[in-house]
Amino acid sequence: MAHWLYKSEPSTWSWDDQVAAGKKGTFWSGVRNHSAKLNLMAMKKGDRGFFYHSNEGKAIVGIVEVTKEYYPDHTDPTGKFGMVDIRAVEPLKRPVTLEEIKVEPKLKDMILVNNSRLSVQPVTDAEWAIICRMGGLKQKD
DNA sequence: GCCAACGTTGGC
DNA sequence: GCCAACGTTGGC
Repeated sequence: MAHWLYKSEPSTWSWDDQVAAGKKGTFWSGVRNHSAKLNLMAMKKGDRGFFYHSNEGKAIVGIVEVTKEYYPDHTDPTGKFGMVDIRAVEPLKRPVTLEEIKVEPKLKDMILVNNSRLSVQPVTDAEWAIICRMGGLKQKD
């Protein structure tokens, strides 16, 4: 199963908001970037990803799961972009901060570190396992 | 089709 | 609040 990372500014849409959206989840709209779009299109129902707070907190705070695969984003006037639905699965026992990620040599190739502007990113299995451990979780798939 | 100018994102 | 990095736009 593939893994992903979703970035959001907490002032716009936070982990708490995602949790409040419930088990059914909610759409992840607003992607207006082709690299991010390709990632969204590659997602399968049940794929899990990290939920990252940018700007404020700058940390991975929880795990989410895709509940609906790629479909058109009605908020996009051009009709070029789409979105998926995601739901909150569980919080990390302990947030994993950007600072910690940068310090860990095994995570230095993460897109989060090298291309911080990409809002939806793939995460490798190795990176997934390391961050789950750092976050105080047994490894999940 | 190139590239300069501009807007946005996000770390610091 | 600043500014670097990146993507997009638009003139040529």
